[in-house]
Amino acid sequence: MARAQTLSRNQQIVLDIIEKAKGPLKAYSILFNVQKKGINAPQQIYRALDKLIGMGKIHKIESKNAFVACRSSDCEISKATAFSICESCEMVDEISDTKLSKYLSGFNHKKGMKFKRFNLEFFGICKKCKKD
Amino acid sequence: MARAQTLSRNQQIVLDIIEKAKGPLKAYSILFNVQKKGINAPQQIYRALDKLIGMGKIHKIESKNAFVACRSSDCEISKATAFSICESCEMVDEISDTKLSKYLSGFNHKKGMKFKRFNLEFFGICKKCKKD
DNA sequence: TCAAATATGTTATATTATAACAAACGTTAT
DNA sequence: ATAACGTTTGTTATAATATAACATATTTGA
Ligand SMILES: [Zn+2]
Ligand SMILES: [Zn+2]
Ligand SMILES: [Zn+2]
Ligand SMILES: [Zn+2]
Repeated sequence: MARAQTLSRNQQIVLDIIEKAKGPLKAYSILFNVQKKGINAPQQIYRALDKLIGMGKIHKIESKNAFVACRSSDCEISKATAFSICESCEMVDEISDTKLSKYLSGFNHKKGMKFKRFNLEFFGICKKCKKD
Repeated sequence: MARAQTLSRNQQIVLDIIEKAKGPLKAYSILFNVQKKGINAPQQIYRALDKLIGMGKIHKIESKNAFVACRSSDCEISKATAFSICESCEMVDEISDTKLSKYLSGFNHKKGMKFKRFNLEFFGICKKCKKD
């Protein structure tokens, strides 16, 4: 049974770093940031990342091979994720839109496939970057 | 100006392999498949892949780091992609659903971001795998 | 308390992707 | 034709991302 709340030492360290970050973090950049805390090997990072993803604490931005903290509180199991990604500054924002989520969760493929999960990534230029 | 139709030698070789494949192909698997045709280096594959993606001839399945041929005919510029992915057999099917595409193309973020492009990946177990 | 499950540490290696540079090729304008 | 330009190719090297495998330690719960 998956422990819903308690995080192990390494999981907590990795989560802390991701939560403090302003944008998505890459695995090796996390690694470099925690070497002072005694974590030395990629495995340790990837193991923590896997568990945190499983718990819905973080999400992987597939198009960037990077990780962000979940801000949605209601996506404990991350089976319906949507992100807004700025192609200029790399900012990532988790989209929490009930209508969108319902629409996509109810979408079923003509070919008879029933979906369990989806991930949606929107790309554009964010407000901040547009001004420059 | 991007040549809309003519493919270079390597681009054609890579596209042929991807189109003949039943499922998504990985870059290095493409490479191993074309070494008999005189292509020896990853760069040659990745360059062709980049161009083919730019032309909308193929798409990258971000969650798998793999490539599929476009079957939609109408996505010359691939700015609105959606896929159905079986978590058991790895089958990938491009979803071509006008309503879905319109819904998502019209979706705009509360925070004032105007989207230029999206990629949606649905996951589940396909019909064929369910029978087993 | 003791077995099972989970987490850690560590070394090595696999997989995916890009950098950098030189040479060849295809177009088009003179 | 030929010079100039952009695109494609070939090639070597290396960077970045991710997993395998194995030994040990810690936590959990019957
Ligand atoms: Zn979330
Ligand atoms: Zn931006
Ligand atoms: Zn397509
Ligand atoms: Zn299947």
